[in-house]
Amino acid sequence: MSLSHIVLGLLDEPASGYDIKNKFNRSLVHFWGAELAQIYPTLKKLTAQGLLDYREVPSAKGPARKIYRRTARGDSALLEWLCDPPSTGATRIPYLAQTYFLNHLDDPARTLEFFNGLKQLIAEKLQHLQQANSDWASHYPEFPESLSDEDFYKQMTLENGLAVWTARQAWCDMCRHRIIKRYGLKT
Amino acid sequence: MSLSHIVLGLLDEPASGYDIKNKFNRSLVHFWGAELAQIYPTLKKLTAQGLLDYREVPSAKGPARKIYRRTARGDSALLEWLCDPPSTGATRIPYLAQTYFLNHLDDPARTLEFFNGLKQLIAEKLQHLQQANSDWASHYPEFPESLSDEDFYKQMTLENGLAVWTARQAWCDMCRHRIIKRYGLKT
DNA sequence: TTAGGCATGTAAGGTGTTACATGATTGC
DNA sequence: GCAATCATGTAACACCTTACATGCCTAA
Repeated sequence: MSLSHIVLGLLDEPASGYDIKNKFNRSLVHFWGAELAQIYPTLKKLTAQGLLDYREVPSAKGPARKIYRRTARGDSALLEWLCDPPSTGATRIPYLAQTYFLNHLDDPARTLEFFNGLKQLIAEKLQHLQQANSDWASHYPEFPESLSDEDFYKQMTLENGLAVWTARQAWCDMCRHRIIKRYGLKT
Repeated sequence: MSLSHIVLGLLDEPASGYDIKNKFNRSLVHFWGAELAQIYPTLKKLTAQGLLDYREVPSAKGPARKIYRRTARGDSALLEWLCDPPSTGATRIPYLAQTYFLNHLDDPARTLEFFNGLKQLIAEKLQHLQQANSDWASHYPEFPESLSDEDFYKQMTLENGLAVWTARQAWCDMCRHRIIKRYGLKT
């Protein structure tokens, strides 16, 4: 039940469910995604558990915002989670599942198309990550040494995305070359 | 609903739910895990959809085995899935979620311990993958050129695991060194 | 006036995990 | 006799996705 913990962590400054969703989109989405339909019930549950509270604030545009904050008990719960040993979690990668059975396709050109499409997907992911990282770099003069303690760890998760997706890119190219060589294809 | 597709793919030769679970453990677990509690209902559902059928065979030890096979319609369903464009799926990586908030710990020695634990986890994953890959290599003289079409693609998924976990290992070491340098720690 | 961003939510359904229940056979 | 491996499954719960419902404000 890690979404609760992440929401807890995100509430360093008071924020609404909508704000939290934006934080996910901006800086967590490369290792954890969440929809509003999941965030709102989570905020409700954490409030019921006494780990959050909120006040309502009228919005400039649209309905009233519920601004949530961590309570003292919320702070402890967050600390406790951070003391848990690291876990790698379950992996489920659809494109590798398909790759595993690709021999059934029995059509090298089509198989290569699969990897060409994948190459494209990977390039897009990498572009987002590189954009985010250079935004960061342009904000700090002696990047990454001059990062604040807070940003130091957040930037590490970005670095992880960059490392992993770069490895996937190299792997995907290797697959393409092996297929081209094995079946004597062009481009 | 990819587990159904994977189960379908795994039934190149007739097998029981129990056999399928073993296949997951042996060669798919690094990109897709599945428990028996999920496999049995999936086999039932695929059979109801006419994509599988089965016969019962007495077991040497234990209750009768249900041996499943793909039907002709199962073959088509598998092919259709393989023609879907590649998808990277949702990512949820607990250790990165923790990393993102690690500044709250406010204790560099403890933080370093977190990454030491992670380094250990990663080393174990890599060891399994390397073992599996050298098993492959020892079976084939001119590895990987001499792989059969079937094994050619299966081995690629292993190669992916190796590439990705090696990148994670390098990242984890970078994190450890940055922390040691930043806070002036030893070991 | 209509589309889009802001802002809240619920409902239904799919996917996955943990725990439990049953029972045969083999080896210690 | 007991634990481990083989072999089947169900039930309860947790987690996540998709679609829907509501309503305000702003800019084209």
